[in-house]
Amino acid sequence: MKNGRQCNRQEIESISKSAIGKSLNDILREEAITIEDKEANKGGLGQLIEKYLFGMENNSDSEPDFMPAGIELKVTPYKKIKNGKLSAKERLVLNIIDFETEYKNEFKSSHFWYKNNKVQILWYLWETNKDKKDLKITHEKMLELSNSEDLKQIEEDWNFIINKIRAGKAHELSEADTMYLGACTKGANKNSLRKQPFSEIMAMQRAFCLKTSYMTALVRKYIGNYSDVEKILKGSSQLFEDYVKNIIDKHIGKSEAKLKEEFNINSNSKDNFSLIVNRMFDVKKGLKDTEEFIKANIIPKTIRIEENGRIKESISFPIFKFKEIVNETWEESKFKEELETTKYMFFIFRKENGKYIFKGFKLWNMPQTIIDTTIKDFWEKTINTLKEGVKFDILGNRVCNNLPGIADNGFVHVRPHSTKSAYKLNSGYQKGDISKYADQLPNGEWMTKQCFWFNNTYIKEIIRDFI
DNA sequence: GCATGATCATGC
DNA sequence: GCATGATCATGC
Repeated sequence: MKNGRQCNRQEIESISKSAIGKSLNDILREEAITIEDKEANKGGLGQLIEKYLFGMENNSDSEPDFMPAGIELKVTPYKKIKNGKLSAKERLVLNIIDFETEYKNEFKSSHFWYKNNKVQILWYLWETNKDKKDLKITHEKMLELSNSEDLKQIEEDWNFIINKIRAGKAHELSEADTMYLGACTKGANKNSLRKQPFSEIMAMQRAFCLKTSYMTALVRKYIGNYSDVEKILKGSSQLFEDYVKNIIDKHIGKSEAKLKEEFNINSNSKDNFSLIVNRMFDVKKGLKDTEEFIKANIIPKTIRIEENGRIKESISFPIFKFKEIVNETWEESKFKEELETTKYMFFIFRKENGKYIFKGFKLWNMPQTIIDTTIKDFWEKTINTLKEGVKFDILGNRVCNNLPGIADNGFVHVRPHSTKSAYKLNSGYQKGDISKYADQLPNGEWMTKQCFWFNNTYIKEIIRDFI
């Protein structure tokens, strides 16, 4: 019989292996246990597995689940995405950050390390519309941070978070601040506020987590057996950003023509500049498909500054569906999640005397305070306009609308993004192939597909050091 | 010259 | 066929 919290490492590993291929219902059946719907509905799958697979009752938060083994147990989902690839469904939430005490520690003496340096992971395959009790555990892995190739980066991330607390900026923490170990919000809503030691400002309660993107990389490594993912850090023990800086420094000041010559690029296609950047890092596919960019959820973007200091183009986000987005709340919106978990790496080319010169890079994520204020207002304005009915104006061949445009707030705006334009309005106006290029609005009208964009002027602010 | 709607080009 | 990065075109 299992002995709950006292299981030693060997027992934990062998019980974990025994669970592979089984759902919670399978486990209960083997043990001839029935549980009431009430209990099944209330507890998360993780809690139920702890209880019925390991014989463990709910325990206090501050120690690892298994003591004295010092091992934490995590049951976490992954899923299949459209292109057939595997992806983590969620971030792996670890312990809540105690703003009042954790800053007094060093990394290896921290509460984070004490609780999470050994994590037994059980992965289950998440499927839509399936009872969680029937979802099957398919893989397990004992994750030991001290053996992880990412230990150095994780320590760097921990220090970044702690230093923000020490600087009295716990309220400005954002999950996208760091690479692999993040500080995610933990709590129902904005009312989950906590005190912080070096500022009077209340801060959102946050927990350490391994980011969804990082978990995706683990899923692909341990479950998907993807072996062809290229690395940026080709065996180097440097920190990611230092390594990038070293590579970039070698090319600063070179012109587009010189770089193309150096890297044997003959084409003049639209993705010329991203080709150049890929070659700098000596990767065959795109930078965005490399291990580090996937793990840290970094999107590479090439930016060109014109001679007058203007950036020609805004940057687009994925298309949203009108009827889906109006059912979201800001707190759980895709846009908020995206801004809070994505980093952007801008590679900057500036036009001087008619030639584009490479100026360097900037790794950036949107400050949390802007997300919580301006972006929230903008998002709500967009949703309200969609709910109330978009107002259209036909001007010649163009159809103007009243969604928040580039002049609305200085940061982001809504704009069409489609191969062609297409509309079918209640006024009787019709244009283009709505089945291909349009999306239906809540009131039944059809409008060319739209997405959010970063204003080009905001990007200019972000990279202003290079202008 | 810029805002903004429209469209091209590429790759999965 | 479509999403998405890149870019164009028109009118104020």
